[in-house]
Amino acid sequence: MGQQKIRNMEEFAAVSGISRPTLSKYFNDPDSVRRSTRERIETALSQHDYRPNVYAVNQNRRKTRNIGVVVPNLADPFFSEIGREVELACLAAGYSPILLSSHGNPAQERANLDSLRALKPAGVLLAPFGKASDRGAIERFCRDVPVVTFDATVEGVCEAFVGTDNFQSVELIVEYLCRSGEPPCFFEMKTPSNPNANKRRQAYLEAMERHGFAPHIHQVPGEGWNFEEIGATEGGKLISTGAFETDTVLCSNDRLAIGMLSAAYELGLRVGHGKDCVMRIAGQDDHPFSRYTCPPLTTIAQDYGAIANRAASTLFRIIESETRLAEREETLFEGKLVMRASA
Amino acid sequence: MGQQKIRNMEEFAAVSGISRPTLSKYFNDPDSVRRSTRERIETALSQHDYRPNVYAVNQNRRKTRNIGVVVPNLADPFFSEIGREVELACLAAGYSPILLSSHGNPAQERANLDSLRALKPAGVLLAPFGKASDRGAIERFCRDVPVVTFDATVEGVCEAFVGTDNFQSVELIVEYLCRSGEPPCFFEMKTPSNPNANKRRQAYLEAMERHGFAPHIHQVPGEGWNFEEIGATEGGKLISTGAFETDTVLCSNDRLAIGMLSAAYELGLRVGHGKDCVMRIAGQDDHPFSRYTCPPLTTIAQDYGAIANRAASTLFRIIESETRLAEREETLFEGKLVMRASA
DNA sequence: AAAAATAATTAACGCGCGTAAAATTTAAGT
DNA sequence: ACTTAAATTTTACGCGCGTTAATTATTTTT
Repeated sequence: MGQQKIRNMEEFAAVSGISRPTLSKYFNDPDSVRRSTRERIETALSQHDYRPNVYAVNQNRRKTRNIGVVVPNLADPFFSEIGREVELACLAAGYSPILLSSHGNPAQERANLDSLRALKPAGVLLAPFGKASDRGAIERFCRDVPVVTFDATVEGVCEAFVGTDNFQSVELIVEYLCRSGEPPCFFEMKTPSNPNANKRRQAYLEAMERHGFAPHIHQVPGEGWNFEEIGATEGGKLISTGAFETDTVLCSNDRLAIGMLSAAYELGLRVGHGKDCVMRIAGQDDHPFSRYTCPPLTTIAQDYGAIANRAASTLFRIIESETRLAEREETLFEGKLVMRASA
Repeated sequence: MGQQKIRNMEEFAAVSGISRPTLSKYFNDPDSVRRSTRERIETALSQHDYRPNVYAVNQNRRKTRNIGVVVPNLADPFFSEIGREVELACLAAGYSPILLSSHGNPAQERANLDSLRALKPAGVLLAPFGKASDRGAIERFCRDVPVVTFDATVEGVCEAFVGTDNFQSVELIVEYLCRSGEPPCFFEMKTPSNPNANKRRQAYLEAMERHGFAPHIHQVPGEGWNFEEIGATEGGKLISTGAFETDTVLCSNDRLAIGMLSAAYELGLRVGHGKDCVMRIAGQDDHPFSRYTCPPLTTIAQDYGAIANRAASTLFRIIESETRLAEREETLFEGKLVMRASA
């Protein structure tokens, strides 16, 4: 190390004894130069610490090695987890992830896509809001940049979608709940922005029919991303007014369930499948905090890692093949039943 | 809108009738051109949608308008919240935030600083690990880039630090606990990487002495960021073996408390300050989920917004003054007692 | 060892923009 | 209207790197 600072590739060429075009080749793909020169470059690199100017490198590229990652809300541990997995996958494949949160706001999602456009990313991994997303803006964006959506889909848009099989998941937990006690009612928000919510409702209806029980859906008002609060306030109301037809409630997602559990606790009701329990509550997603609720939440686990890795690898495939997919790919991973004490 | 795509500032100069150097001035600071020309530019802009090439713009700048934001772990809602606040402050001030998570790994923190360096940021907002951080790497980084640390400090390093006044906060809750019941024991991890933990322990000792009670500190083993699990497992052990000297436990942070609450629930112990309760548990931080625990967690709220905004504005001040601070600034915000049912 | 194939070097141009200097236009002040 | 000051235009160069074409050096093949 030491010596004077290397200011540009020209100077590094001088100290390393390698010509600039060869260095340029090396930095774009280390394997594109002869083994011996690669080694010479790398030893020089180890004692001079030069790195090409990111901005100069990308200035004339039509596409950079950046990959945009857009999630609806980083404050939701589900997305921070899956965002992390996606980031790691990008780094492992030699891309630079740029993580953006839409902060629960579809307008921000659009703004994020706009700023990404300026960064000329090689591709984008997008977890959209769904119906609340600006469909037109996303369509336009997809025309310019390869996009793989995950978690939630915008019907028919983008190269591919990777998510969870809600029908399989819901059947799994409905079957379990019916088998082990009273059949579940379904609890959700009236105007869910997330398309998974709609699929889950539909799946619930079908599963209940299949098992020969009457479905009961309870939709409560509430906006935004304060799911726990809505679960607590509105779920609490339903519990205390005896609105639920059975003693078992399947929530559209874990965060609603977490809120409802806290409401039940406030009401002095013991939740779970034990003898002294008066009701059962189940969720969906296996939120990171679900194992620490009181009682721990029975839920359906999504395979975060599988979804993230498949979404990423699908995007890489599209980028590297330089051609758009013949037709839209949909990959759905199965959920796993996580049995805990709440149901 | 419409017409053909504008490829560069030259072409935009042609269609807008403004010379390129003036356009360049405008894009660097819209207020630096005459009002009338600014309006002409903006109407042209509204019907041609041209944006300067980010990479070309930054290529020759010694400093960009980017601001790096590095947090230890985005999966922790505390940091995703405060990260969000910081991002907003940056955008409002006309900077571009780049959010990076160190994923609970000090080596990643160092890697994040390295990649930030390549982006020539105007400044960096860093929430370090503390003792676990690579002090040398951070010092070196601070020599090249203005850095304001927040949440946790690396003693003596960087331009400024913004955080919570742990001594004031802990006094507040210790006073409350002593006044309203038995004096608290203190529960924490044996090897906390976060310097706040050490300050909090110290503050606990001092507060107990001030109030004339004997302090009791319980340190449990455990690594990493699975605070809830450690709180549940190790805290549960302490509870069930009757290790706590009093019926009141002050946890070093909310996530440990959340874990301990779940352990208490498992043990069938009612927590809170009601008549039928056998123990009290309190936390620190006012974690977003703390109001939905069972029972809701009594805790000390940090002023996320104030910390984020002060950290950001301090950094902007340093950047815009173009001079390093005469001496290191420390700003500590007071915590607020949040009384809920758990203590 | 000569021929063929592969890799590296030299020389040179362009990308989109920042920026400086000199010339020119526009606005402000009296 | 005339002087000054301020803003804009013209002209021109440079930044750090990608990239290409022609040349030279190195390795592989037979």
